[in-house]
Amino acid sequence: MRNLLKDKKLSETPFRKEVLAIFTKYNNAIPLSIVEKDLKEYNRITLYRTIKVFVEKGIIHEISLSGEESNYAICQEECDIGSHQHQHIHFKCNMCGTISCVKINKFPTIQLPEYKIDQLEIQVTGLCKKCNA
Amino acid sequence: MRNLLKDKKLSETPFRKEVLAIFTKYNNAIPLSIVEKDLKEYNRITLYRTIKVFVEKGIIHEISLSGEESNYAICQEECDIGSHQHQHIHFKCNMCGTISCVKINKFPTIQLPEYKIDQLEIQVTGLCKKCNA
DNA sequence: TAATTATTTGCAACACCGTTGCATTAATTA
DNA sequence: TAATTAATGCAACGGTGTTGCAAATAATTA
Repeated sequence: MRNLLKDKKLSETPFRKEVLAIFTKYNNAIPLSIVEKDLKEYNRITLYRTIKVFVEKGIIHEISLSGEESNYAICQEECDIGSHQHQHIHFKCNMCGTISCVKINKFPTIQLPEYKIDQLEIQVTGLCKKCNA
Repeated sequence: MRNLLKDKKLSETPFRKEVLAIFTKYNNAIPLSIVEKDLKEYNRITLYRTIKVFVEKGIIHEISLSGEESNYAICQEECDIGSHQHQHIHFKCNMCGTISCVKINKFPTIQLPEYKIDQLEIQVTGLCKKCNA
């Protein structure tokens, strides 16, 4: 397992390792509130700064759904500083509330004449595997 | 022009009409800060409550993009209480910053075996018509 | 390994955002 | 127009996220 902190040229502090471990542990996107619950004790301000720098460095990415608090998930390899490229969609289950990044085979493209398309983000709500079973 | 407030069974107060007029005036999605700037004088709390009830009744819908403050735009006919159906994508121009709802002809579908898909929201960033010209 | 430098952390303080309870005022209904 | 229902404004509050600065920690260099 690669050392994300070193890779991204961030100092390896106990706190950052701890936060990173939490994001790694979950397979889904999680809101700050869950990170906070998993940390035994922590400093609000440091946590905010940690999240911020993780997003900037492309370690995690933010998922904003309408009416939801922001969620964060570990980035795939293709993410880099300042530019998050997703070959996945963001899925919110209406039953269990889980938000996850789901890889799909053929990522749709759209036609927008006269526009120039940079990034495309797809957010889907419905029932996840588990809840649909 | 139809009377949205009456249609949605909301009392027609001067303030609500004023806010609605602002949303109607703009063709794009706008953040609260613009609504506030356009109102000569207003009460914060009433504005929040107005926005909230407009969203609930399907008069406007919220557009959340990562790292952006929320934007709001008038709903199309197909929107209804509690369920916002969009046959449009949300486009953010990286140059002028404008956020708009853009109608597209063939709205993409995606294949997610084992999942049940309810709603699909597409957010695109790039250059808008104007800035791409 | 020790000394130096660069970075991170925690505190205090603050601004902003959005909400709630309640009394007052305005809009709707009869 | 009177009675009823709903919206508004005030006071107050909790949550969120930020900044400046001093102390502590990590990285770097010798």
